[in-house]
Order: sequence, then structure tokens, then C-alpha cells
Amino acid sequence: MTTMYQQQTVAIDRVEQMVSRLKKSDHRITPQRLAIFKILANSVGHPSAEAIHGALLDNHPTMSLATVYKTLTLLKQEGEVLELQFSDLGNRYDGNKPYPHPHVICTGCGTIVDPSLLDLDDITKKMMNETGFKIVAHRLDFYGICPECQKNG
Amino acid sequence: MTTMYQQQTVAIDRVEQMVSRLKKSDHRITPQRLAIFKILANSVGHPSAEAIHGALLDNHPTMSLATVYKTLTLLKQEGEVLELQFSDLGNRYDGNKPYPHPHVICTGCGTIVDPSLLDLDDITKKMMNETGFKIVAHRLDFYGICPECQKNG
DNA sequence: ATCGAATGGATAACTATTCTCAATAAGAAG
DNA sequence: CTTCTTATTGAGAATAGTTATCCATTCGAT
Ligand SMILES: [Mn+2]
Ligand SMILES: [Mn+2]
Ligand SMILES: [Zn+2]
Ligand SMILES: [Zn+2]
Repeated sequence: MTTMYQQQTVAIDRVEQMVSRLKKSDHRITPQRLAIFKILANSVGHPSAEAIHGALLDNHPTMSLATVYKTLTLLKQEGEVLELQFSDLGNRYDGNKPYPHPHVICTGCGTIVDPSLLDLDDITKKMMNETGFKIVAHRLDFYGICPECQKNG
Repeated sequence: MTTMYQQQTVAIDRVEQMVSRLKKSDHRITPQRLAIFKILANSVGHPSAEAIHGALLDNHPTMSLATVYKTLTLLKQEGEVLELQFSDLGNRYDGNKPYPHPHVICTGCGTIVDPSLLDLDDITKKMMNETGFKIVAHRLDFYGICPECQKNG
């Protein structure tokens, strides 16, 4: 039952987490930022900056795309959003899991899904020993064709 | 001894491989393309398009950056170069290992190194079973600080 | 040598992201 | 509640990596 309750409120928890993190770092909570937090916390896919902006225009007609970018930069700094860089698709953002985790990406339609987590700690240690790098993060993407695109040829 | 010989000639082999692949797909081998192949095969880092272009200007003063991009697009199509997309650093290219393999990237200076290979076949199968995707490639990046940047830290 | 197609070079166009700056509003202080 | 300071917003300009365009050149088959 704890689990079910957590699942229902996970989005709200994320918004609260973002708010408290920004307060701690002496940043102001504006209506624009709050609205962006909510979009990020409620998105299941991995929206682009422009997708976030588009979703906000209904309730915030004057929302600027620059504000979306600035807020994303801020959340990146504070470790509250994960940025997935794609020079072709454009960057995508995960506000629900702001820590490294694998992604499965459809090269047909651009869909990005979160599979179950993977423990790469052992591999990471091996890489540090081998290269001498101090590794703090990773990125693991799998590329393929989603079930939907497989059907549609 | 076979191993030693292969190491000495790996760069040449890569150029030959690129040449024969382009011939097979009915593309012409021009001096410009050959020069780009050589740069790719001999680079230990992971150069950007602009870095490749810069390295070529000495012996090919009229080489156009557009030609570099066109050749890279061609090599990507033919599976003879691996493109690492970075929206901040700019894209980087590996002509020596045109198949998926891990990379260790310094967030301080942008250095990218190839550690030893990793077998992700089991994990890939798990991802396919879980998501229904038909996975054909992957990308595994580790981010950290290289030994050099740690010293100058 | 001739011809049609592929390629190269120069540059314009494009696009995601960042920058600039005047106007506004958050939040602390009184 | 009002005032004050300063971070933030929004609009648009600027930037940068990449792609598209177009004509001259080159390749290579006949
Ligand atoms: Mn994710
Ligand atoms: Mn590599
Ligand atoms: Zn798809
Ligand atoms: Zn470094």
C-alpha cells in the first residue's frame, strides 16, 4: 500500500523536490518555473525543450522558450533533471529520474522509453581502474525499432 | 606475432576497408575521400568534423568543410565510422572502431578515450525482451575527470 | 575523345541553443 | 501593506554546428 501511494504521488514529490532544491540554492520559485516542473514531473516520454514549451502555452501564453531553456539549465545544475543529448533529434529531458539510467530509443519514430534500471557500478569501477578517470556519471542507450514501428513496416 | 603485425597495419587496413566498402556501393574514391579516410584511420582521439578539416588543410588547401561532412555521412551510411553525438561538444567520430563500444569522456577538457571492449549482449537481449524493441546498436559513455585534469584541478 | 553522372567547393540556409537587455515581479525588510 | 533590491522574464538577436544549394570539375564508361 505504501507502494501504491508512492506511485500516485511520485509526480508531486518530484515537483516538491525541485522546489525545495531551488529554494536551498537561493533561487526564486516563479509561476513559470513551477509550471515547467509540473510538466517535467508528469511527462512519461522524454520531452524536448520545444515540446515542454508547447505544452505550457495553453495555460501560460506568454511563456518564452528562453525561459524553458534557462530553467532546464538550472535544473541540470541542481541535478534535478537528466539531459539526453542528441544532435539530430534535439536534446531530451527526464525530470522523473534525474540520475543515470538506460534508455531504449526508436530510430524510426524517436520514442524513448525507460526500461528497468541496471547496476553498472562494477563496470564503472573497472573503467576507472583502467583509464585513471574519476567517473561520476554514465549514459547507456540502446537503439532499435519499437513494436509500433515494427508493425508499420 | 600475428597480433603485432596487425597492430602495425591496423590503420592501413581501415583505409582499405573503407575504400573497398565504398567501391562495393558504387561510390568513387577521390583524393579528398582518401585523405579523410587516412585521417580517420590514424586518429587516436575522436576528432570533430572541424578537427578533421583542419588536419587536412595542410596537404589539401582547397578541402571544403562540406566535403568532410558529406564523406562522414557516406561513411556512416556504410557503417565505416561511428558517430558520437554531443550537442555541446559537437559530434565526434571514430573511424577505427565503427561498431558500438564504450567511451570514457572527460567533462573538463573533452578528451574521449576507448577503454577495453565490453560485452553487452546479455543486457541487450534483456532490454529487447522487456521493451519489445528490436535493438541493433547501443551507446555507453562514462563521464568523469581525466588524470590530467585531476592534476590541474 | 565524348558524354552523363557523381563529386567538390563556396556559400547560403537552417535550427537548436544561448545571449542580451529592458521591463517585471519575487521575496526580504520594515 | 509598502518599499526596495535584485533575480527573472520575454522578445528577439546572435551563435554555432550541420545541411542544402548550385555550378564547375572530375570520373569513368562507352
Ligand atoms: Mn529516462
Ligand atoms: Mn571510440
Ligand atoms: Zn518507433
Ligand atoms: Zn580532462
